[in-house]
Amino acid sequence: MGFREDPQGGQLNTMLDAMEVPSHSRQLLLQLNSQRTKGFLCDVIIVVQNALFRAHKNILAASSVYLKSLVVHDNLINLDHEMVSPSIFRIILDFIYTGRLGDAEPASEPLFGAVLAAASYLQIADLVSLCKKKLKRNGKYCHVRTSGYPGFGSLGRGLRATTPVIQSCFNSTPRPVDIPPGEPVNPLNTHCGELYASIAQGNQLHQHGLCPPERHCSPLCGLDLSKKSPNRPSNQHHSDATESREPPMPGRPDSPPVSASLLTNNGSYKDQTHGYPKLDSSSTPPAPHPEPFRNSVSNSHLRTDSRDLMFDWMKPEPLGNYVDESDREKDMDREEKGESSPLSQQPRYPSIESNEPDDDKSTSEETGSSGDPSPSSNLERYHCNHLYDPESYGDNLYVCIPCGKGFPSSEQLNAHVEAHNEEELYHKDSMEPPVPFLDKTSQSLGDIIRPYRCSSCEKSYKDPATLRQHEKTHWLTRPYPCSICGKKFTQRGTMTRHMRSHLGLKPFACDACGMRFTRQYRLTEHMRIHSGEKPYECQVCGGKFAQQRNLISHMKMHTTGPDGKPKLDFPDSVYAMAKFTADHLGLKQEKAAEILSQTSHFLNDPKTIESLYPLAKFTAEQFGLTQEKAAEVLTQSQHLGSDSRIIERFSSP
DNA sequence: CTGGGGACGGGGCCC
DNA sequence: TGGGCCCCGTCCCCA
Repeated sequence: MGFREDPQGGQLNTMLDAMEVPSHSRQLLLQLNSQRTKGFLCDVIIVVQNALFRAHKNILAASSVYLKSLVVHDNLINLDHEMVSPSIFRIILDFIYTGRLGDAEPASEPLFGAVLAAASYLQIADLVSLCKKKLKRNGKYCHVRTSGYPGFGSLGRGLRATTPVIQSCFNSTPRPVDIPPGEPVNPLNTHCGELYASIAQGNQLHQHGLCPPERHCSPLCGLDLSKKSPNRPSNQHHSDATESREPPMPGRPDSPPVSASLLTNNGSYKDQTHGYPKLDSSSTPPAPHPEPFRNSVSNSHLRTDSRDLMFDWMKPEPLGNYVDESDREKDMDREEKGESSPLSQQPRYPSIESNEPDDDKSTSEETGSSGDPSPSSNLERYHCNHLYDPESYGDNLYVCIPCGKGFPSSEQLNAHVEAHNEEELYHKDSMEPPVPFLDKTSQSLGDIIRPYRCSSCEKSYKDPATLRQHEKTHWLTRPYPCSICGKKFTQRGTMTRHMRSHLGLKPFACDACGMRFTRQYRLTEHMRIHSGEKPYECQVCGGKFAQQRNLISHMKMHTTGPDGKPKLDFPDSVYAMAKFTADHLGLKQEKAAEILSQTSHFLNDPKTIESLYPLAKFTAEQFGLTQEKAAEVLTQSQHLGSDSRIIERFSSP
């Protein structure tokens, strides 16, 4: 491996030679490789054509000068697939993490040539030397050029990569052509180090069937970041294996030409996510609602594995390096099933103090010095015993402020903080379970409809789960960090959506122009361009817009003068009502005014209840409220006063 | 050059 | 957990 560039390499080599535990480096490498295969602490994604590999920046940087230069600046790096194919890179990655080139058979020369060329490209000197040695041993070595080997870009016969081929786990998936029929592909070995995805840059090429439909694999590998484009008929599958290339997508002039492909790059993402092999359209007719995982009965055991792996990657893991990975995985599996586990009885974090309270409650209770198992007392102990003192933490420089616990990495701190926040919330809940707001003296209809009030702000919610979700927005540390860039989110869904943008996954495709979107809502919005529909009309000037947000920005023109101060284009009555509506619904007054301005023509005759019916109906539609709620808003506005008859009238459609 | 509109990306957050 | 909507911001085009 490429440690030789280290300026202190000589000194380091001396230290390594004098290693007191000879197996240390081997154990370290085994651990790292194990972590890689599980995606654990991986901090970089390498995109090779349409395959994604996860790895550790440090390892790549230590092994390859070229990769080092890439990973310094990015968490997501692209490799030129003309220089290194996914299958070759898989071999190289295996080499980096194992120091082995696999079990070669006599007929491996083309493969070694391809690996040699790619290793040269990636500047992995040791691997270059190893390939040359193997080629020379077989008398085949001559100066290899990148295009000189027929086997280049393919996994050659006779070499078994320890990084398995992910699509092999599905019986229905076409076998990669670069794996000879006789070559066993161990599906159980499938791991999370390799993903396949649609890459935004347009290089989602599917060459020789190497890459399976995304839906096949991305769920296996941690996050199901794919979505189905719901409004694209499934009969548009590009099932013809010989289908010729498609033109670049509009707006993507840089899309590379499509090589011979089993799948097309411009097929709706849904096409690739349905989980149907595209080898023979006649034998595998598309189903109306295909569910690739559920309908693959023969692979049920694999699905279980894949879910484990998904969890393994998703969950910010507390790190206990001394815990065997496989045991830990089983442990997490048990946790998923709600079972107690042997491991959960052990401290998961390396303690920095002998009396370190552990996150694990049972352990805390067993070891707690106070003898008081109550969560609150544990928290107090945290505060009492762990005042921040950097020197006392040694290498654990990442310190959780609330409890003072130190961790050696930000990832471990993040994992801890999430548990911490959950724990505190739990404790808070246990002391103050969210109870509906039931103060009869000042109870309004709003309190009845939204009885769960946030203790930190004035917002209220219909159910405790939503309140709980909202309360996370008040936490100092957001509990869901992006594993690629580290950005933190208050909701897991937001984080996974964010991840899609990293990976360029745009599952929602426009039938008309091929444009792709990360969200269904965007596609719906976009489709109005093609339909010409402009449902958002400015009640001030009559301008129409296809997108609501553009109407909003347009309204700013009406509401804001050149000096930036508010401009009164609305009737005063609308403003008064808008203020109430904004206060009541948590909207900005401007937004409320904008919507109410569209209802203002209903205000001509506010004296009769019947005339208010369409107003309430409209308001309900606009705000997504029930008509009762809309009526409540209207009746409480300054203009109308409270009138129970109105609420009564609107309580039934 | 500037303002306005069209289109879109990303994050927040409620349901 | 995902959908849907809101908000902010950006880029591009055009008058």
